Amino acid sequence: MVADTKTAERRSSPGNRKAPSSPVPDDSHIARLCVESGLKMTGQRRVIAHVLSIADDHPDVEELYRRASEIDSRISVATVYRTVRLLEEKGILERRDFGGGRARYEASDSGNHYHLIDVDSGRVVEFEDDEPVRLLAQLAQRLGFDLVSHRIELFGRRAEPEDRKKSPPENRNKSGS
Amino acid sequence: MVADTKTAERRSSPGNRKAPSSPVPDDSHIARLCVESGLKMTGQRRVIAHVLSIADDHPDVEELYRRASEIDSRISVATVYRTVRLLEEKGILERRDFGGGRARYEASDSGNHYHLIDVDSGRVVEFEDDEPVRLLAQLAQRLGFDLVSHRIELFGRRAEPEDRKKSPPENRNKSGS
DNA sequence: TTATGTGCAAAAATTTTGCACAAGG
DNA sequence: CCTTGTGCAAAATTTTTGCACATAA
Repeated sequence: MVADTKTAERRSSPGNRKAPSSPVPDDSHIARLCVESGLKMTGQRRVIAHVLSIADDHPDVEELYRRASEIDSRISVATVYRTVRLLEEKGILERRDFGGGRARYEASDSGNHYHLIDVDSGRVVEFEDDEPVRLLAQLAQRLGFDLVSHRIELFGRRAEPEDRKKSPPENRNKSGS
Repeated sequence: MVADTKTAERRSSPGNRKAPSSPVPDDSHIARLCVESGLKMTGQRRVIAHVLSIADDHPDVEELYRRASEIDSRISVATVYRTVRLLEEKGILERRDFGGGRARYEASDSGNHYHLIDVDSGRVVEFEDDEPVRLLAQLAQRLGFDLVSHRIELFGRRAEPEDRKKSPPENRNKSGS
């Protein structure tokens, strides 16, 4: 099991609800896409859309909830769940599974990049390169399909300069997240 | 909600437990890999390994449990969960997420194949080709990682020879067998 | 014999929902 | 208005675990 066992403190503490304190732009990138998709832009959605727009990682629902709550505590986890599901259906968000039990999200239009997950630490490294996708698209084409999107997750382990390509990797000390 | 809402009948009915009726080979492909990984080959594991070896689809735990129980009812879901987790850690199995909430599994060495999901029908088409993975492995290597496994899911749409490239992708259709 | 594995049921953890109320267009 | 969204808490699902007993090596 990956060292992703954070015990996420339970929900928000009651009694400190507040309206948007930080300036939430009325038209974050994601928010714009929502409108285009014909969704009602409620205060909650605007905040969640904003949070998603400025995120440069792959937050899970609990994390999104935390970030959104920080801006406007009048948001519930249920809404976050409902929102990401909706946005995924609309094709605005993409769901990822990096292991660790929770679904994680990122904006769909973040380019042709791949996620390389360190199986020991759980850390996620991203990198770009059009070639692999180009190849895959070509193969799909050959089967009569136009590639619409893709989900590519690679699992790797830090390679040691010397001792390479010998005995199958066995136990390695897992480092923290 | 998609038609993936199979309500998996609850666990096994008590009172009809039986020992392996069908001939479970002592050395299915997966079983062999287990031994190589230094795992004890218990009766349960042998059955589960067998089931996995002959599966040509991507069963989830509940389904594996059903198939295994059919052969030897002295197996519990807990063991199936423990086993797939173990085999995944050993790199013998790979976990897939085709949407639908449950993790699905397939043998790791089923070749370098990809899953192309038809976004309109949800149908899954598989195809092989080593090149893309070779490329990705190379890129990972450059970042200092040995590629351990990968999960590549492509979403495509049947290409029509003429009428192509009009409206953007709309309806996303998850799940599929 | 002894470290491992397993069944069972209870517990966790994550996600979904029913319902009454709120709010966008 | 009236459809759509939301909070809350309860429910549903999927996965993990504690413990006493079983079993492979």
